[in-house]
Amino acid sequence: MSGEGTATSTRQQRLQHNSAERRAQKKLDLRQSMLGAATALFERDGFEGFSLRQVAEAIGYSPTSIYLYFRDKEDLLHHVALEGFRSFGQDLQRAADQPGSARERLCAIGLAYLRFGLRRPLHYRLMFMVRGDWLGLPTPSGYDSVIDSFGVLEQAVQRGLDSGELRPGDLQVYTSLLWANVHGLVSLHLATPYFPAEVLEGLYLQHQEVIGRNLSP
Amino acid sequence: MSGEGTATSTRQQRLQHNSAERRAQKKLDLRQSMLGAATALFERDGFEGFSLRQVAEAIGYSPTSIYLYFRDKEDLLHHVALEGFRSFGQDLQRAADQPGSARERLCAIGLAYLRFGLRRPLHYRLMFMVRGDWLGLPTPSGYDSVIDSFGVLEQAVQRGLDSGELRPGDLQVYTSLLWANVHGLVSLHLATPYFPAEVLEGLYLQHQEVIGRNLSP
DNA sequence: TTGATTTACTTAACGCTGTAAAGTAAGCTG
DNA sequence: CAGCTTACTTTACAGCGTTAAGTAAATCAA
Repeated sequence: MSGEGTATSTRQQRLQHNSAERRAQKKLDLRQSMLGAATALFERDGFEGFSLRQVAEAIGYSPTSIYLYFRDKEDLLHHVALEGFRSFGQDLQRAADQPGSARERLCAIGLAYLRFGLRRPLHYRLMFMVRGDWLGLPTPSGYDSVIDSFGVLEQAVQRGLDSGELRPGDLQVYTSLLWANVHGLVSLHLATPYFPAEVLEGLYLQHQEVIGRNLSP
Repeated sequence: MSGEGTATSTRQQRLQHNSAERRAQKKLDLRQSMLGAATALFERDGFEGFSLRQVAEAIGYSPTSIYLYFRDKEDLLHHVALEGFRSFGQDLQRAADQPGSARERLCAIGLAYLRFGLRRPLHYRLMFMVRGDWLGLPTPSGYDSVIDSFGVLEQAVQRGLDSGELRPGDLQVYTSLLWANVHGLVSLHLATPYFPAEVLEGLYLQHQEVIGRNLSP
């Protein structure tokens, strides 16, 4: 009515474009809501109790609708874990960026590691005990900020070696020693009746002391 | 016919007794066969793939017959794990009984620990990663030979402290340090793509070296 | 504006799971 | 020989992940 041919055409195109964008956004929103419900239910029920049908019920959709947004149950849980890896990596990175001596930084990284395990036990179990194999998968698109957590520790060790604050030795050996120690503590705490939460940090600090005496030149 | 009253009576009693014994033995046999099938299937399929109905099928009984011999699936798997704990405890005890210095013995115990994890990965996962809470349960009757594995390590540390071979320090700290380290290595190997089997023993020995330098007086 | 097509989702169904309750056949007992 | 116990099976239920078929609404071409 109030526009010639070509103008009407472009307006129509723009409308179509906006409509498509709105639809795409709605899809993203729904996907995010599925992921949110999945995360909440996972944090309540853990890996064993986690159920696709309950996730669907929580968001008011049919069970099979989830398959339109995630490959399967495994894929959905994988994305739940990815949020954990992001948060975990940030915690470690923050500790690594703290000022102080190399040993202090390494100790702080381990402490951040341990506290993550205590704060989010179900996530930790999923990420490093039950489905640690996901660490071998390429990071899906949209999760680029997931930090290579092992790399953070490794770099902190490397810095200590470079600056001479750590006794010369194999980078991999030092890194794996620190990692195995803190993961051992956390996972034994989470999986067994040993090492209750109250003693865990104290135990860790004393371990650091024993190990650290030796890492010093 | 060929015996007076009292003799016949005792014979009958003996027959009844034998019959009851045979029945009791048959029950034990069947229970053992269930446990055997369960162990075999568990070692094939692991914790996640383990199914009561498949155990029943393997021994040619109906699914519900298992409930006549075990409380439920959890109870059956618990007894599968108990066999693992027995074997694990023996391995550790053997290493602890080896002659040598305290540090050598401690190193040998850890090596036995690590090799158990490599030799029976599914059992290790069940015992220490997935259902480590069973360690807090009282040992069921018939499994008295299950050795307190943590105690074996603890005693070896104590011996080293007593003899002056280890630098004076807290028993619990030393013990938990060694345990957390080797469990960390094994469980990260089993659960993640890091620490493949080929490097695991080497890594462990180098960790022992670093830690041991410090445990020495 | 209308008819065809695509999109987004649901319903129905399959085969599997652990487990409780009811049924059954054999053996033992008085 | 009747009655009870033992040992096991059959049936059934509620839940699970997942596939395939069906449906209603939105979009598009004319």
